[in-house]
Amino acid sequence: MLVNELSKRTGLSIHTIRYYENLGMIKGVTDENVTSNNYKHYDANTIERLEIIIEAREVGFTLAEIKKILISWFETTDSKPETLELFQAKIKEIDDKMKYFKQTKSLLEKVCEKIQSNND
Amino acid sequence: MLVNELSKRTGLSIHTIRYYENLGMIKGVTDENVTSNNYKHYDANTIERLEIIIEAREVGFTLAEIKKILISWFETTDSKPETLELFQAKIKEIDDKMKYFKQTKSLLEKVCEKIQSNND
DNA sequence: CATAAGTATAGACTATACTCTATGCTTTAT
DNA sequence: ATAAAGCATAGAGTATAGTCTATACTTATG
Repeated sequence: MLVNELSKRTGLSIHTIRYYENLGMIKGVTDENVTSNNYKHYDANTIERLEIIIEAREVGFTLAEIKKILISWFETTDSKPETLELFQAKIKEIDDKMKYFKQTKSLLEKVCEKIQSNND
Repeated sequence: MLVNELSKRTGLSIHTIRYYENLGMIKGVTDENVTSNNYKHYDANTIERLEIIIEAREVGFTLAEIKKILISWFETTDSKPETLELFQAKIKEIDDKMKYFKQTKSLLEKVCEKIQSNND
């Protein structure tokens, strides 16, 4: 599929997709049989990658961090203890953030209650 | 307390604290009895506010959104239905994000397993 | 009492993540 | 065949959230 279809399937803008491609997070390939253009074709793996990007950026990871996740997940046979430690640290970060989530949610619920009680 | 102590108690840099103050998220008061300087004094409420800011920014809320939360929580007697709806939407956002968190955590755990299995 | 440390304000600078514009070429539709 | 739509690249512009520097005044310390 070309960038337009990729955009429709992921909900990301074409600009954003190209931005991610420039960062090396996804990669389209040009058809060698076609010499008249250099249109890039994307496959199902690209969609998977973009879905991971969308999830992980919601979590607050930077694109640089997400790129490492993608490499470890799709490309690498890396078994360096540093890499393992990196991701274990990220898992811990997520757990920590969960705590903030619960606190913020609880605060927001109290704010809602307060607003509703102001209505009396 | 002055800005230096506030910084130490919250872990935020003095620059960041002043940045938040410029945005109107906290407010120090100058002692009227002292005319020689315009040093600002901060109270326990400021610490509470900064702790809320720290929590909510971890959740991914923008400072503009957090400012609204602070106003609704500390200042306002607002009972406008729009305000209530705004925060109910934010609560929903948190719940949605939780989903992404679980997915990303699960992916990271799989990445860790993969790295460990590469070690065999 | 000199000097180091602290405070305030303004403005410049940086990083991240887009988002948009310009240009030029290619493909599709009428 | 011509116009509209799509694709690629490069680079400019924007928004958010800091972060740092310069300047000037004040307070605290040896």
